[in-house]
Amino acid sequence: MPEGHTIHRLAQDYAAAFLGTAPRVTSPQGKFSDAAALLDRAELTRTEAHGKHLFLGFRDTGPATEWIHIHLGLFGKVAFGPTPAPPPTDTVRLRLANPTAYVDLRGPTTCALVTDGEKRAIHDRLGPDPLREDADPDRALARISRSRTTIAALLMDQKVIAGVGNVYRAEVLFRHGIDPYRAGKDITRAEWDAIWSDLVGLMREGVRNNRIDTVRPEHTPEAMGRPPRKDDHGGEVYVYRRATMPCLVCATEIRTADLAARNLFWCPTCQRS
DNA sequence: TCCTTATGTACAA
DNA sequence: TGTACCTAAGGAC
Repeated sequence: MPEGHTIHRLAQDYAAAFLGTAPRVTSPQGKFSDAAALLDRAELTRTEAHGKHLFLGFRDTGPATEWIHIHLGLFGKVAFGPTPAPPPTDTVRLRLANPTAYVDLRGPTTCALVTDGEKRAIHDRLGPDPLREDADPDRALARISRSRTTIAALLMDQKVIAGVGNVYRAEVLFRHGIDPYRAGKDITRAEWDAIWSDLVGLMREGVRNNRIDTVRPEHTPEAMGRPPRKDDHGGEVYVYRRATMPCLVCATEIRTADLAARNLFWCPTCQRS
């Protein structure tokens, strides 16, 4: 399940396994069959991620690259494996297979063939991505600092900042002691600069480790003299899905609430300002 | 076996 | 604001 770090990691992993090869492209589930037939045995020449959007570029020696645009949504999953590929189950939307590896995509919100122009339009409606070299954090701040919307909602708005999801949103606000209900316009430049650079660091580590870890070494259960624990989403976090559990820093009960149809988590003691 | 839940987004009203 | 969409895992029965 995906936030931006997952998608950037997938761009790397698709490249490692298939770049420069001309894989078999199939859609056992059927919804992508026509496009799969067009790309079957075409060379994968580029992979790219922007926020939660993944692009697989084929055949860019010709007039234009043909791109598969993938968005995992809430349920999408990708599974890599070595040859021989097992028979695909009937939910596999897209399978790539070459002589050494295969990869299956299941349950994506989007899996579509797009042109260079359509791809550019997708980039244009996304905000800066902390994981991209071309990102300009001031573009995000410009929107945030004139908005009365809560910072918690703004961080989830992909037009404002691309790639942050419900976990990084909750965790970065905790790490900076910011009340999630504060209006965007009340976030200072110093606060935003700190949030942005923290996201860059956290998300890069997320790409490396393929999971989200946000707990500083001094607050790990071991360092605090508490029994070790394991969050069921893979990484170690301060507040995400820890409602009613004691805050790792101050032991206050972590709170949860609905915000724009998503679960928000925060510590009412550590996040007062 | 059924129900709930999930790291997401788009569109209708 | 509510609902639809896509899948799989875990828990309740």
